[in-house]
Amino acid sequence: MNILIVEDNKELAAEVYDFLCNAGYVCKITHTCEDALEEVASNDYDAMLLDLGLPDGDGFEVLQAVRKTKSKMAVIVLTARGELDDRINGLHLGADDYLTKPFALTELSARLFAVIRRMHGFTVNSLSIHGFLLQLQDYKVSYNEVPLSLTKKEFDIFQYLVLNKNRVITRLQLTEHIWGDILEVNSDSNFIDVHVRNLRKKLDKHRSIDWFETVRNVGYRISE
Amino acid sequence: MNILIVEDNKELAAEVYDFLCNAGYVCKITHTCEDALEEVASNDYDAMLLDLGLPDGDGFEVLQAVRKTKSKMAVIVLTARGELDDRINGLHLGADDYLTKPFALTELSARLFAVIRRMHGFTVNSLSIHGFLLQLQDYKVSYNEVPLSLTKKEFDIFQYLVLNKNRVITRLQLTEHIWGDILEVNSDSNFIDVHVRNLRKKLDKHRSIDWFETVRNVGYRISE
DNA sequence: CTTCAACAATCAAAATATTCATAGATACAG
DNA sequence: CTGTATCTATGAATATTTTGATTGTTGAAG
Repeated sequence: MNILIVEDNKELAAEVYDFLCNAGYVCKITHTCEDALEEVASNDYDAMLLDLGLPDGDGFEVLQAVRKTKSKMAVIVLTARGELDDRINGLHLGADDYLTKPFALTELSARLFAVIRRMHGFTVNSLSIHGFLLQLQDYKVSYNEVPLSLTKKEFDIFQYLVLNKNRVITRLQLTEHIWGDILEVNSDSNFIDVHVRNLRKKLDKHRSIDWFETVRNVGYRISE
Repeated sequence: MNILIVEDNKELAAEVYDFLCNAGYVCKITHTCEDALEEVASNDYDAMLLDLGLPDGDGFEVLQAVRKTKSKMAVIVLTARGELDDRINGLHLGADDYLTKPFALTELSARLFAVIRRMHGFTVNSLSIHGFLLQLQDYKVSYNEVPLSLTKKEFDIFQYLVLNKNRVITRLQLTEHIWGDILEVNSDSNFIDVHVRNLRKKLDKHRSIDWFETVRNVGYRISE
């Protein structure tokens, strides 16, 4: 999974870079339109994160150029700019999604995943960590080729934590992500804890536990 | 729940009118900008469905005028027009949602519901049919004041069928609406049937069945 | 070093959802 | 009319999710 990050703010670019690398993507940063166009021409990226306000031109130019090559690359526009007009133009020109700065990295991760998935069917179809392989298509997990059976919720939680590995994910984030809008902030329950517990129990048989931490007062984290 | 339909195509207007009336809304049709403005000034509507191409002016004028009165009315623009530019302007001026013609009436129903809900909290908070009262906030159902306990899925199915009463809803529609994107077209199962069955059993104690039909080869329908 | 309060883990029970196998109903061909 | 294929209903088994009560942990205040 190759991602091109086109963003002149180096701090932000680096932050996104780290995050996406951690999430298992192979990333490359460019800071200008020119470099971006060159990268796109010479390499085969699955997705591009495109800032609009670049020093040597408007990001839209890059977007247009990319679309002309009828490449299957997904493009997510990252914009701090004035809002809707840009959005429209962008969608018109073929951006697949938008994120307005500032954005949460987990949000970026989710959008990126969705967009790539939409793009070429199922390119991101598995995640692996510490010997476990998650096949996202069919909700299967295995540990060194040996399948183990997780329930859907357990799988969802595992996947989300792996997708955001090295980051602490709060119970609220998990709830929102996995249960969607369903429940009216019913967070007086401990069902997350219970699912996590059951998940851990199943993973534990296959030696794990130390990289699947509970962060007190915050949530859970799976580290690489 | 009062809805103003502003649409010069009388056939379409009538169709939408019928549908929304069936869905429990109180509706009124106007065919021109002028009438629309008059209606809006003299009555208190919860939402307006606004066609853009009106004979005596652009629907946007109506939208602008409405927004100047800082009314809490939700506005959904119905447009057959050229697309994005209109959309932008519309969202800019304060439309709450858009539908491009042609659209499915069930889609309209869903958007309308969402928009009104967003607007003033929970205006559409209950549905009633044949003595049953569905309270959408807290997933409660009662039959002539006597509460009965449906599970979440049962409630969802009941609600969706009632929301689309007098129309046949296919199993696929139900699946997509209630399970969302969750399952990868897993329609080899009969879980809808089972839930419908259990739902019926619970409703049946309180005399019903005849207005809750199975439409062979298509799906289910609840009629008024 | 205790004690307390907040947080998390655990277990078992209850509620819910889903699957599966089978029976019933309906339409259509012959 | 009868047989057959297709669709739907049903009941029971199984799996999953959620709740609730209880116990263990941790960190801060005294």
